[in-house]
Amino acid sequence: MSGAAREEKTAGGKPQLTQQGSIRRTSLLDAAETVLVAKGNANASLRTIADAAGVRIGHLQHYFPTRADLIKAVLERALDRSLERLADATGLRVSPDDPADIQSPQGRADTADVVAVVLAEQDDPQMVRLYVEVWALAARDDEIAQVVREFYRKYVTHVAALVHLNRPEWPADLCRARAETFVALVEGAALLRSGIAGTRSAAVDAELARQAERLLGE
Amino acid sequence: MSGAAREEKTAGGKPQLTQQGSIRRTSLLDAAETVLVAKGNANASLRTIADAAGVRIGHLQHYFPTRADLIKAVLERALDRSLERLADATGLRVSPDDPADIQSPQGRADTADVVAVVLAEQDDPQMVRLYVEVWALAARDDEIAQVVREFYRKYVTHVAALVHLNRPEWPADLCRARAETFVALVEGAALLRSGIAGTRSAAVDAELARQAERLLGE
DNA sequence: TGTACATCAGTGAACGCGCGTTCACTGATGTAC
DNA sequence: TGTACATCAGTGAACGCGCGTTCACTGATGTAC
Repeated sequence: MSGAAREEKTAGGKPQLTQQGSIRRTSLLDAAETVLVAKGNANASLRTIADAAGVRIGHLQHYFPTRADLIKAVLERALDRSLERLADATGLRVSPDDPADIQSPQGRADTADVVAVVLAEQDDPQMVRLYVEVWALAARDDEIAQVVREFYRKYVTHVAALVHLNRPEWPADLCRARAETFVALVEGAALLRSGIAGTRSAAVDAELARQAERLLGE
Repeated sequence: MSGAAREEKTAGGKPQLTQQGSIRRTSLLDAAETVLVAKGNANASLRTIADAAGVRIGHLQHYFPTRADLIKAVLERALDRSLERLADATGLRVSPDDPADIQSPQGRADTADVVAVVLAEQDDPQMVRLYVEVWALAARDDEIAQVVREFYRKYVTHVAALVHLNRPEWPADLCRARAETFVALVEGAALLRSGIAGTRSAAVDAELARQAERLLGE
């Protein structure tokens, strides 16, 4: 562990993390995410999370001064991961602001594949639970809401880029409207396919995929 | 207040309600719903609800022995109301089990109107918050989940009946798949239009409505 | 019509519990010279 | 290479608080005869 690995002192009063500390921070986030998904926000107490991580409760505060800090960090990381998965599925690198600013290393993405990947992600009930938790928190907490809206903004932009690739002749407005409609369909489908509001069925899944692909301009 | 108004003694040990008691029960549900929507499940304590209703906390228990009973009653009533509004919008009376068993007093319903009404319902942010709360609760509580799934089952059946009226030649499976896709789109749209995951825009709303109408067979 | 009784409506105090946060502390690691 | 010091990693006990639930109670209303 060389001294150069030490992070620079920043302006904020936050404690600096050693390499080991950074690993520990990650493992605390892992534990918190596991508990949050399994028990929901209401039952994910610091004690439960600390237990899951194998540390004392006071130690959590060393990395995350308040519970809100911890939960926010968990959600930010999880949403970032979702964006990464989407980018992997499309094979596109899109500027978070401009859907026309696309770098597409593997050429045109396969729309049907993308839809399949997005729907497959919902087959993990814990993933859907995490999303439902995110929505409920965002509905009450402004700081969380900001993070969530930023996530969906990037998500929609990325999908709009995909639509743009499928239908270069469409105006940007339509691409964005299609993308937003696609995201609405997919997020609603999560509820109806996960056991929360309904259960999956092959017939409905097929129709869902058909309509989702249509929205993307396929 | 005549004696005949008194309800019959049932098998269960529940206290019987006088006419006045039944009114009070309703007003407690009103207060609980208001607080639940405004503050979320986590912050809707019995004390807050009792305050809002202008009664002492112990009195709540006279009507709802546990907090879970109260919350469940609030959600059941709210979801029933949503189904009523849908039925008003379509003008149909549909058997909750069979989409083909339709009584349509006013003849064929106007699909565009139905879509407009459903989307307009989402313009009330508190309504969307209630739904998000419902989803989050259903994800953790089996009893609530049962109520929620039953609601969506009836909802989808009703929409399927509408599709069936629009496209009598379509097989029942397709009508149901279309209905379920429609409901997914609408519920997802609630998130993206309410400020939770995004904000409304006229352009996206127009596209959303177009696609929703298409799904209904228009 | 009057009285005794059962049930409903509503109060108010107290309970035990789990919560997030605070704080003083010890040991480990890295840094400066 | 060695020592003194600063910072990070992690502990453990205690705090005040709001929570849902319990319970004994009073007053109001309806019922039976």
